[in-house]
Amino acid sequence: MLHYSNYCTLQYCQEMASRLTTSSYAVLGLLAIRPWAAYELAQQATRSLRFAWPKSERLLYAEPKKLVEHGLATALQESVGQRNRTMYTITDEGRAALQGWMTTSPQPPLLEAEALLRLLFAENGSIDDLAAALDEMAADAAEKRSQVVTINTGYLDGLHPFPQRTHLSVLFATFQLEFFDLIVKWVGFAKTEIATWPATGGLGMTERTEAILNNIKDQRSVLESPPTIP
Amino acid sequence: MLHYSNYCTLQYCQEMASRLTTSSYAVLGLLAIRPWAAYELAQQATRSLRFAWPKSERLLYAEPKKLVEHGLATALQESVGQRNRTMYTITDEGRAALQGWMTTSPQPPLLEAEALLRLLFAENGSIDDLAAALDEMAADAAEKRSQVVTINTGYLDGLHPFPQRTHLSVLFATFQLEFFDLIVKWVGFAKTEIATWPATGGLGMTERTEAILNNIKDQRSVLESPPTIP
DNA sequence: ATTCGATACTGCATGCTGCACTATTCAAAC
DNA sequence: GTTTGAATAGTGCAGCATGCAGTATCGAAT
Repeated sequence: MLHYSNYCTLQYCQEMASRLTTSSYAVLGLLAIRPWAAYELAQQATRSLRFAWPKSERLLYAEPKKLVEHGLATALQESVGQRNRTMYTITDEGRAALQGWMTTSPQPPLLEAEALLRLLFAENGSIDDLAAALDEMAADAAEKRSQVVTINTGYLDGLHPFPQRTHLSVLFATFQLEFFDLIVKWVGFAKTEIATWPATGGLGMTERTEAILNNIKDQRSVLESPPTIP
Repeated sequence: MLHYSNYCTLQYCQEMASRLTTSSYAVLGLLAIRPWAAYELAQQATRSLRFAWPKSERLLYAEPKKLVEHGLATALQESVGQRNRTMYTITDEGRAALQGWMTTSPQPPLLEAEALLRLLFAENGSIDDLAAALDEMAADAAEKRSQVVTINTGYLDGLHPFPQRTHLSVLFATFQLEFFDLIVKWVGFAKTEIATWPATGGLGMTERTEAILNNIKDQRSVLESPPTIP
């Protein structure tokens, strides 16, 4: 005779609620705006959170289930013709948990930029390889910048899906724009810099590098005061 | 009838060399500078790549093994007293692979910022919660900025561990500094903005928000031309 | 003599991603 | 009128990545 009284049987494991992550609260934050179907949630999170908390669609399907396990949301099966969809709604406990989370310390920002890795290891490739990597980084930023501008100017024409949230979206957008601008401008600077290099490797402390370091020492932005050495 | 002659049996899977990721090339790039022990590699990658490609120490122990499986590096067991350590050295195939990687397209940059998530969901907390989250983001950026300044001004005194690579480190540092500066400056702007809010939620299209949107529409930086409405 | 921090890793549970896959609905092109 | 393609609405699984705990040695300071 089998007992599952006090340890982790297969059944129990499957019911174990895994811990809430920042991604869980990201989804909970969306649910605080209105109820969403899992599919909508995945789309919306991808669109609206992609520049603050970029997560895979796959995860965004899993998170609401976890919220239900924790009692922070409820799931409701709806039928549209032959097809089902699951609507998720935040609970009072969910709103309380979200409020609690807002008082905690956020993790520090994390930037992952493969193009910058190419710069650090540039001596293993050509000047053109490096320039191409930087160009792609700038092109991507310029593209995203223009998307943000398009979306946000639409808000002036009343196109915000949740008008009462406009002040939040717009303040967030100011960060995105400054960030993408920085990338475009810095790539411009970096490309004029590498254009003066005879090769990618072995240069060491050039006169221009020394000039940049003196800027850094004196807390001057190199974008505003680029080195003037020929 | 089933045959497993040319497919993935359990044994075969365990010996399968898993595919090379960007992190593999990050480690390979370090090995191109000089041979390293696994522990040194983990330390060095954490220190020097943390702002371009932040990866866990755990992963940095696993990557060199993968490089050996692929023939891009060799491992040598050294004995220091009773204790072993594994030295990894890049192979010619490793240098070739790294050169090949330099010609490929980098992934677009990825930014993960929990504090910005707090801004988007600010209506679920107090003005103080939001201000605290932004302050922490700025404090973290200011701290990292000063670390970068310290390290780099040291290069003026000949403290670069690989002097021939100074031009690369310094150009990379200019990005880091501009990025951390942006965070500090933007938080300053955002905090003056939220200081005008009577509450976190329900404000929608305020006059100041409209002024910011007009800035965005006209491609003016909000940091340089903040809204002048009281 | 002991304690503390640095060196030098490994194992495991869990988190997260990418890809492949299923299946329905609707609209437009042929 | 039917085929085709895109959007809707997801699930399963392999494999990549992280955090944490644990093991053990070594050198320097108290």
